[in-house]
Amino acid sequence: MVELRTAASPAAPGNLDLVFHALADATRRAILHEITHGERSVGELAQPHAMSLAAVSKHLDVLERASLIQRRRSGQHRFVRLNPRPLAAAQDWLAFYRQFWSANLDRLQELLESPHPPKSVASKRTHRRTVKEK
Amino acid sequence: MVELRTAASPAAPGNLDLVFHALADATRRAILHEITHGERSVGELAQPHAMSLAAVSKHLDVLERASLIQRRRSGQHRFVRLNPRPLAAAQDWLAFYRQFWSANLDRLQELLESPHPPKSVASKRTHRRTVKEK
DNA sequence: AAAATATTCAACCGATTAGTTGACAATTCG
DNA sequence: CGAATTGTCAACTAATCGGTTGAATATTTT
Repeated sequence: MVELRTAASPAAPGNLDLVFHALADATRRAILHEITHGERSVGELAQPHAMSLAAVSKHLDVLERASLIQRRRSGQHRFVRLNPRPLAAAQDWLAFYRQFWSANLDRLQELLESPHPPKSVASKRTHRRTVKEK
Repeated sequence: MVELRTAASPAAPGNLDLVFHALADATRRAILHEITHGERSVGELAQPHAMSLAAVSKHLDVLERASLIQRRRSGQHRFVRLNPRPLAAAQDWLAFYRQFWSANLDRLQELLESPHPPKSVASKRTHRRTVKEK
């Protein structure tokens, strides 16, 4: 399921729920970090963590539901590989808030010149922003 | 483990846990988005969401525990203000993974713009693997 | 002072979470 | 073949989650 998201839409809501939930656990974040160095077997991933293999397997379930990893079988091993794309969605969502912690972005002016009505925030305005990072 | 701690912040050790957990709910993300336009009372924040005021108040508890908002009392209202700093920590954590998805996204974009359907994108190996096989 | 308004608190509920243990399945090795 | 090795599945548990309702607490208004 290749879902392509535009940076303008902070939506893709179900996905962000899953992704942020997957990231809200230190063990899972550690696993993600470990597999940035390449595929790892489940046993290798479990070793540094003080829990059963089954527990790690369930963490992998969570990561897989969020499409953050893929598992493939090779012999008696299951190899786990990183799929970083959903992280881009998460960062896209967060990038919107960058203007609020970094004061001298040009986005801030755009925000300040727009009126802020008491309500009607719910409309998904496409804040078309091409984030130019350093 | 990228557990960064701001010196002046009374941030708890499990900071990223709390922040990502807070973000893993669409209602809370919507609340954060709404208060980017300025302070809002709890009632104002609750109105667009089909749930009780108490439920929204609990969502605010979660956001406050993650230090993503501050509440202040003014008369009979409680005003809710965004505190974006923890989002910077979250984005810092995610930024590390940028190197892993940028290449993929570029390639995906290429494939989607090409007249031929993408083939075997899943097997593309875009980052080095240090597989230690036996 | 009494009533209305705004929000939280407390208790409760069903669903989900993160972990366990033990049985099972698939693969490899002697 | 039989026995390890590797990982998942199934069932169970305690804790947490996201929601409800109703009472309690401030504050403002009448």
